[in-house]
Amino acid sequence: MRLSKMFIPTVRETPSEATAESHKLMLRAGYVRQLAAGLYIYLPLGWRVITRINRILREEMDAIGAQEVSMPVLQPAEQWQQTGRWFDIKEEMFRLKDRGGRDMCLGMTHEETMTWLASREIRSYRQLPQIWYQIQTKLRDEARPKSGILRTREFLMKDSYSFDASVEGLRESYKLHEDAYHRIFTRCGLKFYQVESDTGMMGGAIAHEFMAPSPSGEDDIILCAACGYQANVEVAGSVPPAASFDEETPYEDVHTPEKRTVEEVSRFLKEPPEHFIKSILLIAGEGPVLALLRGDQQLHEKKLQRLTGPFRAAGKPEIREILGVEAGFIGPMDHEGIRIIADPVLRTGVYITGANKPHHHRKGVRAAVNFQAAWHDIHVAAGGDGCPRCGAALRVEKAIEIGNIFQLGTKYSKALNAVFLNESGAEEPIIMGSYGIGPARIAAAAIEQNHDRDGIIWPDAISPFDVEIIPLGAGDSPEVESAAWDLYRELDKNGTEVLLDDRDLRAGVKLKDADLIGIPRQIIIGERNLKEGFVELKDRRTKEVRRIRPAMAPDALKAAGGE
RNA sequence: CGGGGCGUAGCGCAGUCCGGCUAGCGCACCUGCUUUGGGAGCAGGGGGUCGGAGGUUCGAAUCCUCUCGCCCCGACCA
Repeated sequence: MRLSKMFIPTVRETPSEATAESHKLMLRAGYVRQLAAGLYIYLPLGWRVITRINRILREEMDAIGAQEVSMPVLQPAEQWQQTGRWFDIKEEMFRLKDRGGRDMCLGMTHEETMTWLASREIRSYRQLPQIWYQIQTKLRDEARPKSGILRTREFLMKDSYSFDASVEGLRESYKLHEDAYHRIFTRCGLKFYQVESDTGMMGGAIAHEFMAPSPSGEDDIILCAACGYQANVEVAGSVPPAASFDEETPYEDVHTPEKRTVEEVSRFLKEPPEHFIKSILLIAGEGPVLALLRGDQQLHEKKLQRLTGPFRAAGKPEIREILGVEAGFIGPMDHEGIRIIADPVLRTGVYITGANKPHHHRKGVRAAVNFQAAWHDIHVAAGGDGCPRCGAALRVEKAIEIGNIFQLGTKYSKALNAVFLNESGAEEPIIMGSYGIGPARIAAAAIEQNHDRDGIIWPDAISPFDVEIIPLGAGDSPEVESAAWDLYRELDKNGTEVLLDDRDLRAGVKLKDADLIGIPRQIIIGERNLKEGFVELKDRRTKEVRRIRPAMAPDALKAAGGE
């Protein structure tokens, strides 16, 4: 491809709205343009990257026996109503009516449609298993689109769905995807982790996310180097660092005038936060719940929500009414008929907590002796905590979610009556899994993980081109120009994807642009070197330059992995 | 949805607090000459009515009201 014929609008200055590195570079290097919040146009270079990623997705999905289909983006409300998600999902779903007044929506994912198809067509266990996938546009009216291409309202997704006759079958389909995903992300040149994740409103029991570490990531993941435990903080367990206590502390009240927060009391009494019990009153659907945490820990709302259902913080008047205490001086002792959920770290130790009377805290408080509670992990895991499996110190990293896999079970098949007859002629619901990958996120994560001050450094497999030929001063030197074209034809003939910068521009501009665009290898043809029979092969990442004979270029590229 | 910030030429910005001549600067763009291995130099030139609407005023980019858009933090993220 000739650069002069290709639309690659590079810019020197970064548009001010971009903050994520990948976003800045994609704008500067002419890969994308923004149409509106969360809506992006892919320019020729950007689309080539997406196309290459999609090719890898197709190859690996086909390799596990998955079959590509294409589903409508515009969908009737009916199936969504049958699964209940029409009502569970709020503003995030784009809804509209057709001319006949029928409720429709734009697909944000395709469980409903895929399951509907299965319900119509699958009759017998003999037709199972099936894996169907598509690479299709999804639409979600995101509360806050952000970070360029990372969180958009319209995006491409590879989504596949498995249909099995048994739980064992589901596990196999899940494993196939797990392995395929590892191959896909490895081929795309990404550093990534597979972590345990929340099933969220997808339902089902087991789920994993594939996470590409990056400072622009929206998720925190918890990692144990010792045993390999890896989980999203959404679900990660941990053992907070042990604290030491004075076992002799008497059970008595201390005067703490106007000291309400753990921080205030901690400073006032000169006791570290881990010697305190934080008591938080919440109002759940079933009524008030008192949550207990160690003073240095944070309440993990999602973990608690799994126990109590949705809740909200109690207001000050409610606290007085329900507990008879002023906010800031709540303790877990002596409450009748209120559900108390405590983090297990509080099982041992001697604590300070609110005395249930104004301006007083109580010392010497022990679990089981002074209060009873149901024990559940309700704290946020943090770096430095102990691993829940092996006890070693945990690490936290920010990461971009590039893929996820869910064991759905029968949630959708039951709702949409997708059933089959088993070997003994009995009707059973199909057992499903669903599996997603965001191609744009792969591209963004690749840039986040592979760039330098000068621009993008594409991993070989997803670079828009394999090599860029940069003739310098071609306009004045027919030799340079014809050498460039000879090389171009030669490489092209081999199936190498070549970008030739045939623009009549100064050397500096071409070299800067080449670094920005980020094709992993450059062949620079200059007059002086050419007179001696050489061109330069430059590695974008290392900046290492080798003088080679033009005839050696195809082999040299192959050796460098640039095919 | 809560909090914050920003909309002035294609891009990046100054001017706004404290209204006052033809609204500036850099980059990009056009013309000419010179230059040509890391975003060239000189000279000349084109382009904006200040996000939009309404108001205050002799006078509004600047003050007031409303509104639209974009970004960031949080909530949310099926």
